[in-house]
Amino acid sequence: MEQVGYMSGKPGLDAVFSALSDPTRRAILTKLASGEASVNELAEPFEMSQPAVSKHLKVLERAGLITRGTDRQRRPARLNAKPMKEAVAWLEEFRKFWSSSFDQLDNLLEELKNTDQWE
Amino acid sequence: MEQVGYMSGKPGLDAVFSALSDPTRRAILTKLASGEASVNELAEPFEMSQPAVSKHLKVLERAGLITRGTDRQRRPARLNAKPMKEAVAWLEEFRKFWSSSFDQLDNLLEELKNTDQWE
DNA sequence: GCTTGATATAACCATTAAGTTATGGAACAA
DNA sequence: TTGTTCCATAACTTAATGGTTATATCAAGC
Repeated sequence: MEQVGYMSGKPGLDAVFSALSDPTRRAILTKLASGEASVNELAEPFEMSQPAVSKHLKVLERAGLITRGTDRQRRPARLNAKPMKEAVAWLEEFRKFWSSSFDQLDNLLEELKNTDQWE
Repeated sequence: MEQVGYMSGKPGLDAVFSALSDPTRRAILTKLASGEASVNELAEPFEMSQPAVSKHLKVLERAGLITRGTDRQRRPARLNAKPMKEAVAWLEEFRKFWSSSFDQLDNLLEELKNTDQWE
């Protein structure tokens, strides 16, 4: 068991990608990109109850993508994009890895092209 | 209803982010980055049954991240990173809207945006 | 103290997800 | 033909998601 090195236990990454997989949550993040907002402000554009939005906010909070403040009886949500960096970093790592295997393929093709065994 | 412009119906994006939210599937993609592989080859490193891996492959296929071939009785999976471009595009769009305190994320995204490895 | 407004929590429901074991079927190998 | 290998599918279990309504909490204003 263990499978160390293959199954990277990256719960943060799981949570971030998972949070981003819902259109409502992406819309919430987009809205928050232009400034903090209260639950009701966030709920208003959606055909959705306030508790539903509160749940989405909790998901985003667990993923670290937002933080909650306190302003009188409001709990404004504020963006925190740092965790997205993890996601972008994974994509970047992946691209590099893929790209390098492409390079290998390129080399192989280069060899094949320059060999004379075809003639 | 409709909520045009706010709730963008982007099922592809949903599927891609959702597919990436599972560590097993990310590991599978990483493995496939170095070349196509059969179901059993993919299943071997995991403590997981073959049907479970088949299910993961189906999820990846629905997201468009892999394609399946046929080679004798094998059904090799092959990477297709194009849909990841959607994800990168969303992140890039998001960064534009925000642009503040995104610090070095800018650089990473810049790299990701300008690469053609996704197609 | 009472009411109102903003949010959280509880209880519930339906759907999907992720795993299992068991079975089926197609393609090879003998 | 008879296995054997590779994979898919079915049926099932358990748990998580995403939504609802109803209720609780808690600060603010009267």
